[in-house]
Amino acid sequence: MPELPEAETLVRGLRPAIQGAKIAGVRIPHPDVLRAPPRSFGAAVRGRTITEVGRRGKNVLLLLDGDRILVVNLGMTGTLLPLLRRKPGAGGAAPDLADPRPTHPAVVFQLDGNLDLVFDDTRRFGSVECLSRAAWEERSSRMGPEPLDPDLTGADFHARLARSRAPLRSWLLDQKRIAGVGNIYANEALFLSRLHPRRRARSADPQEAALLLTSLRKVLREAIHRGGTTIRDYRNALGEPGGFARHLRVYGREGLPCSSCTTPVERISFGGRSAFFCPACQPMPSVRGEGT
DNA sequence: AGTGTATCCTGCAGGC
DNA sequence: TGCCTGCAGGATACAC
Repeated sequence: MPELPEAETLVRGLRPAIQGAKIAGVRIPHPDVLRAPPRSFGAAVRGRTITEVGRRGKNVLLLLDGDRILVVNLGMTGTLLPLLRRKPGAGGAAPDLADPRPTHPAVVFQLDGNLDLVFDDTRRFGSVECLSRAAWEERSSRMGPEPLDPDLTGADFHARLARSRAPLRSWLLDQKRIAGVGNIYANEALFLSRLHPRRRARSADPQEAALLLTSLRKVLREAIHRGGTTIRDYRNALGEPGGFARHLRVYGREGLPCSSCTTPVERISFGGRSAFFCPACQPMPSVRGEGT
């Protein structure tokens, strides 16, 4: 599921609801999403206050007092839902909190007041960890740059691409190279750049690299603006789906006409995942040895 | 270094 | 209706 725009949308919805709240207790219906024994996890978070809500790549970060950080990887189907423990008596659900009940609660943070923060994750590919600031910094340093960080220049991006023979689509999915990009936005950005998903990263010239970065930023910003993409499971902090799905240009559109030239969109598979592209707009310069 | 494959897990769509 | 297969916004480990 969730890639950068979905994590960002979630963070924006979560922030006003939980910033400043104290974690009074934790229930862990599915300890397999933790990377630590449930007992020590509980002890690490209980009694701490959520001082800030942030994001790094696809990870939602809950900064706690005492130099601890809750790192939530949403996996394919994970989300964080702030839920009232008790429904307000008369008037129905509170206006700014999710009313749908979580379907697969894995971890429930009981906040002071009347609020639970539920990590809900159908497939449980997600994870929840409580790290020291130092441990988090170390991990973050091994991730690639944020695509929306203005300090990342086209020239930097080109230099990074130039180090890899991997296909562009695989390169974009690698969190160590660039953070936050998943299969939807990788395919969309390549389409906007008119680059074939299978082109080798280091075959991109400086102009193509700059265009790819620009396109990636455009599609990420557009998706954030629309609250992310919901294919099936993704829900924001209010339990609502994102609105970007109907604006997808190639992802999931095999056989449908290209929005630019009407040629049917094709699907291929490599690296264990589907790639979608327009064979006319994104030609593979398939001279043998392309991109060496 | 890159790639194909398998793994974790659940649900859904499509074919029969 | 039921059963089967294949596929899914992620990440990792393995053998080659």
